[in-house]
Amino acid sequence: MAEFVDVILPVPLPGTFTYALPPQLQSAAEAGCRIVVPFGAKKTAVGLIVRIHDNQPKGIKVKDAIEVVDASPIIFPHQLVFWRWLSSYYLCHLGEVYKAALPGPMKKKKVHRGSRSSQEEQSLRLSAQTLPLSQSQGDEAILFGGQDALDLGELPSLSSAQSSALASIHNQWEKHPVCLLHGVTSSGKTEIYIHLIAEAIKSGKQVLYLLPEIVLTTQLTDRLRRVFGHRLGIYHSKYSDRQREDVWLRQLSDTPYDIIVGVRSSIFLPFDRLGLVIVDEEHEVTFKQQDPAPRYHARNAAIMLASRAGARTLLGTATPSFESYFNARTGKYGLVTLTERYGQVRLPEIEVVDVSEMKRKKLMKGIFSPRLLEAIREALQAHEQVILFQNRRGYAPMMECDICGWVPSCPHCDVRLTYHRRNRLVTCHYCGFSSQIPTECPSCGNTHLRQRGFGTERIEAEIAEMFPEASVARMDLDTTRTRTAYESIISDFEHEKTDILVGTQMVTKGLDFGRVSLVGILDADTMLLQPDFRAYERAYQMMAQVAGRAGRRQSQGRVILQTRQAALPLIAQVTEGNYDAMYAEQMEERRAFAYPPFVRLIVVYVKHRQADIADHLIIEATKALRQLFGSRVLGPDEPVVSRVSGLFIRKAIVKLESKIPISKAHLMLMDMRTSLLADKTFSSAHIYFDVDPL
DNA sequence: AGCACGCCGACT
DNA sequence: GTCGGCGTGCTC
Repeated sequence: MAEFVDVILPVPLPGTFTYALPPQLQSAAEAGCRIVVPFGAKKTAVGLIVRIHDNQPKGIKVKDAIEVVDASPIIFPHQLVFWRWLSSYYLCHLGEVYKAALPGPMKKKKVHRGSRSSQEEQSLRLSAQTLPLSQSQGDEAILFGGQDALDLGELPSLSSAQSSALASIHNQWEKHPVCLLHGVTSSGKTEIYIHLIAEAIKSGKQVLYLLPEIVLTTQLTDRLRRVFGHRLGIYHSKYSDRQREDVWLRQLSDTPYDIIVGVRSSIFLPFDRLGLVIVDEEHEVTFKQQDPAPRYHARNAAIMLASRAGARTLLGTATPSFESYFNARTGKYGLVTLTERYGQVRLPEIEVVDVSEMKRKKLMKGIFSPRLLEAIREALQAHEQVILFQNRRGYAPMMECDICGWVPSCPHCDVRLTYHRRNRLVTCHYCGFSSQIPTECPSCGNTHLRQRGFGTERIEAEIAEMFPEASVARMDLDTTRTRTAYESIISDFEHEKTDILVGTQMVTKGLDFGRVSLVGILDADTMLLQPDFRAYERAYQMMAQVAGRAGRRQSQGRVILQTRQAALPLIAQVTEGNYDAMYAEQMEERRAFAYPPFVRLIVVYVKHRQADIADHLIIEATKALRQLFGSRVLGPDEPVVSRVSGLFIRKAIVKLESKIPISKAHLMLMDMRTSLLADKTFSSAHIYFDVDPL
């Protein structure tokens, strides 16, 4: 009967692939098991069986499958339904979801798992049970006996504000499966999460605790381990493939982890009794996968995952995304607010320094105002720590010829090269191209090239020079390539080996340090000048988050905010910590110009090696879109960076009213792509979609 | 996306 | 004479 299998393969092609099942594989093949199949001229691939049937496919010559890899399925049936939803919502192929979902090694052929003898099956099952002890300290569990039958550590005690927030969350969950916890920085959201996790575990449920990569630190996991011990699994993108595979297999064993703390991709892990999803720092843009498809939003996908499992979701943040806040305010989500900092610590005092005035008076020392330098000096004298935030890595964002104005730019991308002093290179932050610093201007021969602007590397160097007695460290993409480098920067700062920490956005995320009395925001303007309808929302988030690092635990902290636009309402909203005012003002603009959350956006991207073909294609694509969506289409347009890695990029935007059924629109878009790519002129072009872009 | 096939330039 | 450039087309 069962002669054929439909298989998902890790390729960006529509649909599944059908193979014939040779008789010796028929008993072993099961939906959810991996299977080795021939693919292309002489390659084999590891695919995933999604269906077993006896319908002879017509018009295709079917090949024989080679080998069934697993003794039992490696994903639950409901996950496949989730994959299908994800691929249709985010307009990508199932194979791309498969690629994103499984840890690397699970997509490679493994001969030793191939044999299907009963002995093998036994050892496979055994190893799935014992493996993960390497990750959780196995003996730790013994320490936590007594508090009832569950071996949980002691739960943190809650302040009355936290207790009432906890009660409100339960209350909101009666009516809404999703609840937003809007709690100011340092209000103690983590303690509330711990109580909710413990409750879920006590009722026999599993918990998925999602965090952006840079917030998932040992600081947090140590704290959770003290309570949840061996029940806690960690799924981090900087862990090895092998460790992630171990977590996956453990979830399939008889003793899966009850809580997974993980990054974006942990939404793909197998859960069979999910009861609670927590998305901490829900506003974080890193929850949206940008480049390879699937371009999914892990927060939104997790909400879908939870709702299919009948689980509750809690979104936590000090600065909600407009999407979530809008949903909470309009009654789609529950809303719980925490306005009080834990231990009654006061919110930091934010002082605005008008940089244009200082410039006029010639008082600026490079990027530093006298006020900021004085505050740093005071903090150092009091043996307190300082965080300096500048959202640009490298030494100088550009170099320039003093005489003719020539600027080094990337040969492959439409951007200027950033000067990195440490390795004496100019580097492209888009494609990674780098080259030696030109000793003279190739255009006029001038030997003096000026460094313009300030990146974190330059700030670190200048601060170290001005405060030779202080120890200065830097945290950005360049200094945190490995997990150990990242963790040692944090631990040095935590143990006060570092006095001043200079960094990009990375320093704005949930770090909890006790002795930071001063935060400097060196240049608010670069954030405000972004040509993006979300620029102010983001600028507010970043500034509020980094400001929140000041004055935790002990005392009121201080923030110095340097800007040329001191009179801008947004600056006052930041200094007052008035999120609602910022939201109200920005929402008026969103409504007036029809931007999210009032509409949904889908960006249609086109890429080609030749500019003229990219232009031609986007014009054709926009025409086709107008036929489908009429005046809801904006474009054609060039993105801010219109060439990356040698490919020219063009785009068009579709704005859909929230009430339009999105699945129908999605089918129309996929068809449009197929028919455009069928045209020979465009066959080597790429067309792809970004649904709900950030 | 890979990867093979296939048809035109600078090397032994 | 051949190595290899990447344009084109296919993957059950």
